[in-house]
Amino acid sequence: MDEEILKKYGDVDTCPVRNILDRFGDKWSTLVLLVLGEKEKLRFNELNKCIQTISQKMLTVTLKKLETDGLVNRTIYPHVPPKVEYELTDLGRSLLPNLQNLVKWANDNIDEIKTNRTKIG
Amino acid sequence: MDEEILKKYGDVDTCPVRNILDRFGDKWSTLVLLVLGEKEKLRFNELNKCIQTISQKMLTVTLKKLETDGLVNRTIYPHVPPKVEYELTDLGRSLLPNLQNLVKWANDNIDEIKTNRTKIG
DNA sequence: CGGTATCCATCCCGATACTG
DNA sequence: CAGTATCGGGATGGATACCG
Repeated sequence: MDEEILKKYGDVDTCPVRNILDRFGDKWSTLVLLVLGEKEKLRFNELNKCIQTISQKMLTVTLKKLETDGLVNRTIYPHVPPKVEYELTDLGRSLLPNLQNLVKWANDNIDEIKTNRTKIG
Repeated sequence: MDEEILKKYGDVDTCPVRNILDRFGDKWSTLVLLVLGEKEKLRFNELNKCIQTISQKMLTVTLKKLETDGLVNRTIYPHVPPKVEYELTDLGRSLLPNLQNLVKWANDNIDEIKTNRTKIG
């Protein structure tokens, strides 16, 4: 076997890629980051409406994870009714171009992929 | 609300990003693509060894999905014992740079993220 | 060697109800 | 408005045994 590859992707604990993938390989994280990248700041319910099918629960969970990782910043305005705004941190913004490249690739190639899927295995 | 964002990420069925994310937002797909990107061709058991903790089942399932999407090519050599080789298709190779950028970002920022995670919420 | 088939634990995530 | 708490179904994925 190729020792080089092993070192690069082998170990779950030390491999940054796998560490990151474990985090963003969920249903919503990437999408939330992309939507936040479209605006300076967004309120909770605005996010909820942008990502049509996300549940309130999953939006909360996802935002909390992203906040923990330092990718998203959360600001509470002590109003009644409460107002909470979310925005990308510098770290979050540094990730954004990579995700947007993925978006571009997806848009460019989705037709081909869909065609492939319909072919007989 | 921002209609533009809604159009871009709103609908599950028509949005390519979400379609793609649904596919690669699993535990193994991205990793398998990255490992395949390191070599011209790899046999089943070579892949299995590269990605230490993946089970035989999940490797099979993941490879089949990637093959269906047309990202990976599967070649059977009718030997005894059988020999099967996997390689990226042109489509698969076109995705690779995007994933490698993500790897680079992960390597560059994993320390900061890990530090963030240890901070008190 | 390169799978398949089956069983089973986990946990993701949606629905619903409730709160400050 | 922006959450939290709880429940439960279904998908995810690991372990094991078997097959061509």
